[in-house]
This record gives sequence, structure tokens and C-alpha cells, in this order.
Amino acid sequence: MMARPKSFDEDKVLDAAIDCFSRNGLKSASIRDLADEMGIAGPSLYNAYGCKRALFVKALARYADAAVRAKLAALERAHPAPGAIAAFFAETISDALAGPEARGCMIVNTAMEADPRDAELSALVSGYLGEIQEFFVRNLTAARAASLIPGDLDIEDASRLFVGLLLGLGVLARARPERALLEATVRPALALLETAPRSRRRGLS
Amino acid sequence: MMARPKSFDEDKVLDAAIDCFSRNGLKSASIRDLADEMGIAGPSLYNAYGCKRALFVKALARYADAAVRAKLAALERAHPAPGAIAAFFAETISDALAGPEARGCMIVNTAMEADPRDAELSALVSGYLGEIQEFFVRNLTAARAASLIPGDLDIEDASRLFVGLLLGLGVLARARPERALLEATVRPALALLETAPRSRRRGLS
DNA sequence: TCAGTTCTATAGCGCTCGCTCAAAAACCGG
DNA sequence: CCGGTTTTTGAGCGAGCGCTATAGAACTGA
Repeated sequence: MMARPKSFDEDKVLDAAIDCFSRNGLKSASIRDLADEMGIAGPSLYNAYGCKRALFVKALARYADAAVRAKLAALERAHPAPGAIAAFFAETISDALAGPEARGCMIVNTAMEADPRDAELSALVSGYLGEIQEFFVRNLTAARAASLIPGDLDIEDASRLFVGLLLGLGVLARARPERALLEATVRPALALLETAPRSRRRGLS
Repeated sequence: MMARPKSFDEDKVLDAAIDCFSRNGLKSASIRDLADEMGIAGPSLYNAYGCKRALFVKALARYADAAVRAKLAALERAHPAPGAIAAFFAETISDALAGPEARGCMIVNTAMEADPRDAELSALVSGYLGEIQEFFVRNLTAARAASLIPGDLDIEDASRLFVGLLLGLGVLARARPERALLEATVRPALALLETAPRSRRRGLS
């Protein structure tokens, strides 16, 4: 039997939850905040998702899929290797500076907020970070095959540096959301991809 | 008049507060948690510090002074430029992995947790990060004067990269506290400091 | 000794939290 | 239309939160 259908669009309320969680985090986003922004009442939220944490996991999964994976795929389509890497950071910086609100990347936020002994969230975060790292590895591997990056650059290590830098940008963008600063932070890392002669442009105090 | 003296050692209780805040953050560390770990009762805490936030600011200041500044100074004393930079990251990684608890660097934690519109905490975090950046700048400047790093390396940008990487390590160490992974993340950034011939050692899958 | 001052300790205030119960409302199949 | 199922709704529970009122304990100066 079908009975009464839900009165809200599941994707839209999940997007609202993503927004609320991104701004406040899992712990600080209250059920009442969430329900308000999602446009539904508390008990409906519980009826649909069970508990706050389950809602968070669903929102995180949707964020990873709709925001992260889609972005990575689009960048790989639009830029020949290794250009997608620089484009990725440029877009990440623009995203971090978009809007007056302190949104931040939900994956970075979760990595910081989750207790490392929380096996479920830790595994999710590790998995998502691994996907991002693989994006870097794919790009670097293709670039090396075309001799577009230095031959002695260790792809595995470099991709880890980029992941670490991505996380650092997420933190830095909260403390100091200034475009020039964030771009300067990324620049030396991208210089690693330049083939000799090493032309690392100076810039910006 | 002097009246009844305090029955606790202010430094010791502040250290306990640093520990509690480092593990739980400003918002999640409750007054009862703090009071318990500090070994004093709630009202004594309020009598001594006024409010939770003021206690946090005092604890953060002590952390920055006793943990960060002292560490930077010791490294600069112990290592000729630019070796202090690599030593700094090595020590940071070891610190992050020390103990089963999820302590994390209080400055990184605060940078993530504080609302960017919170002027006081944002300014404190920016200031502390600036001090760390200056440590990198000093080291790089001295190293350049001795021709120990590539001459075309932009010192300002590189020091920002190191700060960003430090923040990233703080996040990554929570999600994946594995020494080999953290070291591999730092390695390509330190390779920027090597003078030609560029020998970036491969390593670690 | 004892008034004066400061610190400590018990209890608890008002509030928000995650979550739930009971009843009303909306929809389906027949 | 109606029985059955699900969703929505308003109210509220117990717990924990930051913080404090109040009273007693500890110490100083005189």
C-alpha cells in the first residue's frame, strides 16, 4: 500500500541539510536549525532519516557525489592533464570565497570534527579523500606519459601533497579568506609540475 | 588585602584546560569536563577566569607560547637553515601521532572551529599563523643567503605553502594518523628546497 | 582574636539539546 | 466511500548545557 506520500522533495531538503551542516558542523547544527532550513518539522525529519547522524551521513554522501565527484569529472573533461590540477585548486579557492557565509568543504569539516575513533565517519572521510587523491594520480600519470611534468616527480607523493594542501586550504580559508593569500599558498606546489627550466614566478607579499 | 589564596596551580590547571580543549574543541568541551580535568569545581573556574571563552583564550595563549613559540625557537637553535623546516615538520608529525588520543594542534583546531566572523578568535589565529610563517621566512631567508636553496624560490610564497601544509597535516592526522602517509605528504614540499640537481626520491605507495 | 576579604562547594536556574508520543491529516487500493 | 497505511503536527520528556546565588571555609592584617 502506498498511503500518504512525502510532502517534500528529498533532494532539496538534503541540499538544505548539506548547507546547514557545512556551516555549523555535525554537532552544532541542531535538529531545530536543520528542520527550519529544510522546511520540514522535526518529527518528519526523524520519520525520514531516523536520527541526526544518519541524516548527516546521507547529506555527506550526496555532497561527495553531487559536489565533489561531479566537479572532478567536469575538470577532467575540460582540461588536458595536468591542467585539471591547477583548475581544481582555482575552483576550490573561488568556492571557498563565494558568499559571505562560512560554508567550507563538508569533507574537510568532517575530517576535523569527527573523532578519529569514530570508525564510520573516519572511513567515509578516508574514502572521499582517496577519491580526490586518485584524481590527482590520474592527472599526473597522464601528464607524465606526455612528458608534461618532470620525470623524477613521485606521483604518489605529489598527489598526497595536493590532498594535504587541499585540506590546508579549507582551514586557511576560514581563518583568512583572502584570494591572493590562498593563491600564493598553492603556487609553489603547482610549480612542482613545471618542467625545467624552473621558472617559479615571484609574486605577492 | 590578600585573603584566601587560590588552592590550585594556575599553570597546571591551564595545561589541563589546554588538553581538554585540544581534544574536544571550544564548544564541545563542557564546563563540567573542564572543571573535572582541571581538578577544581565549576564556580572556582568562573571565579578565576570569568567565562568559558575567556578560559579558552587564556589556554590558547599559553599553548601558543609554551608549545609553539618554544618549539620554533628550539628548532632554530638546533638546526642551521634551512634544516629547521624539515625538523619542524618531522616533529609536528611525531606530535600528531603521539598518544592514542585525538589531541591535534590547538591553533589548527581553533582555525577550523571558530566562526570567521568571530573577530577576536580570528585575529588570534591569524596572529599565531603569522608567527609560524615568519619562522619559515627567517629560515628561508638565511638559507638563501647561504645559497642552500634554489635562488628562484619565492620565499614569501613558499612560507605560505608550508603554513598551508601544516594546517593540512593537522586535518589529515585526524582522518588518517599514519606516519608514512604524513611524511609522504610533506616530502614533495621539502623537495622545493633542494638545489639542483633535482633529486626527488621516490617512495612509499 | 576577629573583622574583612577572597576562594570554594552545593545546589540549582533557565535554556537548548536530541528525540518521541499521540492525534490529526493526507493519500492509496478496493 | 472507507479501511489501512504513512506522514505531519504540537507538545513535551529527560539530559546536559553555561552560568550563578548563596553559604561556608580559608586566609590576611590589625
